[in-house]
Amino acid sequence: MANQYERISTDLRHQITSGELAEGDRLPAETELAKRYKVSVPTVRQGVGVLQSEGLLEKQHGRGTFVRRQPTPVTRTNLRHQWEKDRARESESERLKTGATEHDTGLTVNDLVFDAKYDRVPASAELAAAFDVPEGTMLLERIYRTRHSDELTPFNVSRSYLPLELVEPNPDLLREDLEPWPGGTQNQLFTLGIELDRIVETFRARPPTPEETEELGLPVGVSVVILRKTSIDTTDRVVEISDVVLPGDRTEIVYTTKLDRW
Amino acid sequence: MANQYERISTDLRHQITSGELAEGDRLPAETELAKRYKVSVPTVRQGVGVLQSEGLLEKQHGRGTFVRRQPTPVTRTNLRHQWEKDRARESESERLKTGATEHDTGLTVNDLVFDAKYDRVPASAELAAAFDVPEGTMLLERIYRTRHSDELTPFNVSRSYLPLELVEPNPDLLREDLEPWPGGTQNQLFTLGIELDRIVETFRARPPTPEETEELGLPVGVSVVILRKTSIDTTDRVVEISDVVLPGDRTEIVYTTKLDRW
DNA sequence: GAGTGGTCTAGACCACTGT
DNA sequence: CAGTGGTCTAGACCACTCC
Repeated sequence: MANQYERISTDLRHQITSGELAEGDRLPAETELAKRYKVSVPTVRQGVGVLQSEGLLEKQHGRGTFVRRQPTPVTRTNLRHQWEKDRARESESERLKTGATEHDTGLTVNDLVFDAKYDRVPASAELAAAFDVPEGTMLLERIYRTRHSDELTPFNVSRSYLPLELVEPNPDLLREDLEPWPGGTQNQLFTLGIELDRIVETFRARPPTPEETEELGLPVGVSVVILRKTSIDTTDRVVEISDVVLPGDRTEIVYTTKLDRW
Repeated sequence: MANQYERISTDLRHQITSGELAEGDRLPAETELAKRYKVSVPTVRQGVGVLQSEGLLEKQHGRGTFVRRQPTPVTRTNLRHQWEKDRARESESERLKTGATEHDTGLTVNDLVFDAKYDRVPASAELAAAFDVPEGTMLLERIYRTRHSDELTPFNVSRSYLPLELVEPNPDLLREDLEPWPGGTQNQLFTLGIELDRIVETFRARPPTPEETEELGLPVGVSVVILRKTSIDTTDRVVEISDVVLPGDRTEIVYTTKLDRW
């Protein structure tokens, strides 16, 4: 190995993958590692930084450097959409039982804390194009934050947009205090006489912005998954767009494509 | 701003997002930036490192630090599966015209360089579970690397697995020199009398391993998207598993879910 | 208060790129 | 060759955590 810091990072990586260092274990202090590898402290920090960006180590100021626990991912499937559609016409008592997030995570309502903020915003050029409406058309913006009740940071932040004109016939849909709405968006649309035909989801992974790092409490090296859900009704009209930011290391997405028979 | 390096990174970030520094522009040398911000060179490097991990800057040893060009993503849709299935029974001349990768990227066959390696491997515990066969069952492993003809590093690496017993009836399927096979895997399966019922794809984003960084030529801060495609035939049997590693910054995935009518 | 990581300095020397 | 980033040192002082 040519470099000192790579010598350190490959050695520590082997210790982790071999199990010599287990998940949650604390590493020796940086001064101690410097003595052990016969290098200066900044060089140790450089080597540790490599493993931090690989998601193998996590530093905690004042406490130490720890082998990171690989988080168990939350699975999100496209079966949820049909499941939600089937529920949209159920009775309120039936719809109250559970929501799509609980459906995905297997958690009950009590484990989740939910926060909704409603606002009216003019459509940006990009959203206007997606809705096929003039730029500046008023939209209902709804920002949702979902987190586990025993954690501080949300595990997802989502922004949903609906043309204001579309939802105005039902004033209840403008009230954020009625969230969480039993049966979700598809039931809300049902109250407007709207039936969905299909849902198009696009997504990408990219490094987080500083705001996202803070908001989601992301460790170094974890990227975010950006998911845009576009809901299209039976008249081929885009009725809702929802942008979700998910922590890349805790998210698994599963899609089933059913094929036509020969 | 409390820290010097954050002062530098936020200032440079503003210059980039405001357009004052355009894509491809070279930054002043680190010594020059140190003078300008009245800090030491390592502090400049720390600030630049932040933007590097956000994918905004790219360092090139001996040349300078540049504002990174945001790559145009390759889109991969689930419509390709039905498209491939429809083609699987076409004549060879029809199938020769184009492949699924070209379908996604919009490139012609001449722009793409394709490399296939076949091997026989025993099933790992994990693959055996996915195929529902005993551990150690022999599998045909096929490793594909696809790259643009004018670039050195592949833009994806994929590993495909098929139970060896399944493909042996057609010896041509064991010959890597017949790649690229016109019509792809679904046509290969068709020669065995196998029809696919559905395809389940799961994917996740995570930081790359050192090997992946090297193989895909990934810049700092870019994560990889891991996609596992499981093909299930009309008898509910898993017939192929394909693992693809994609550069997160160049990949966009689009899935359409068609909903049943009320 | 002891121990940890976080920020920062002011250099030295090496490796790579271009002319 | 000059100019660039890459590696590394040997410290100083600050901020956080836990006892």
